[in-house]
Amino acid sequence: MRINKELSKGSNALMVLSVIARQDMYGYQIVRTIENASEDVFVLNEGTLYPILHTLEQNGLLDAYWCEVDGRRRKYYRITEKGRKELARRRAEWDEFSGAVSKVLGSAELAEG
Amino acid sequence: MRINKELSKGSNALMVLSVIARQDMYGYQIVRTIENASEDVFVLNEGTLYPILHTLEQNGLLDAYWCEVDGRRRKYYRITEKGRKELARRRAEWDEFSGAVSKVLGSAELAEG
DNA sequence: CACTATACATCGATTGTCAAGGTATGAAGT
DNA sequence: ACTTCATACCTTGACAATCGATGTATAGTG
Repeated sequence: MRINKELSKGSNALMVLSVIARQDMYGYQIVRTIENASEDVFVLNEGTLYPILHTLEQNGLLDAYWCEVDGRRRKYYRITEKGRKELARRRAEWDEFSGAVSKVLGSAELAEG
Repeated sequence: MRINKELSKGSNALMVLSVIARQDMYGYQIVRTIENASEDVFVLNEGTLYPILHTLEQNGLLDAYWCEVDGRRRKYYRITEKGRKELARRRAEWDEFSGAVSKVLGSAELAEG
């Protein structure tokens, strides 16, 4: 199913931070990782990804370093300690958010049936 | 917890449609209903709610009718058949979306631990 | 020689939401 | 009488996340 883009606003940065927490990654790899993990639901646009990475870096949640492999330059990102704390906070926020939506949808469903 | 507003983008219309599907409601009542059902996580701003209602009505997902009770005018909204179909579609979309986010976050968590 | 994949990046437009403001009635407190 | 709060509708300008398009560059494939 094609997901309404508006839904994923605000959760993309969380997913990016989350996959980088697992291991250092570069941009293109992040897109493929999220694409695979979500089973093709999320395929991040470059105009979405790079601003997210730059903002996370500017906020001190990520570090960046360059590597050259087979004539291709890659910018790897590493999560910081501050980033891990923020990730934990945003995960909790996501849980609360998705749980609250389920409550609203669920309460309506009960009354319908 | 205070939820990041960006997260709820795109899900507000779904929640509004969902509670109206249960019973006809007017604006102020919709805000209170979602507020209660979500346990104070979602308190819709009027600048958020009314544009949503007007758009849903324009798209034929809702009908509106006026009532006067105790000198207060209320604009009630009723879901249409088209609206019920669209609600089912958006519910499925929400399930797919939230499930996909969980997969991305969950796969990262496995590798961390 | 064109096309695809990899790999970085920026820019203008779109969209949902917010904060603030506007109009009005009824009830409660001072 | 006056203020404040709750109810009840609405609009407007600004903001922030995302998108689509575009740009640069290298490597491999047809």
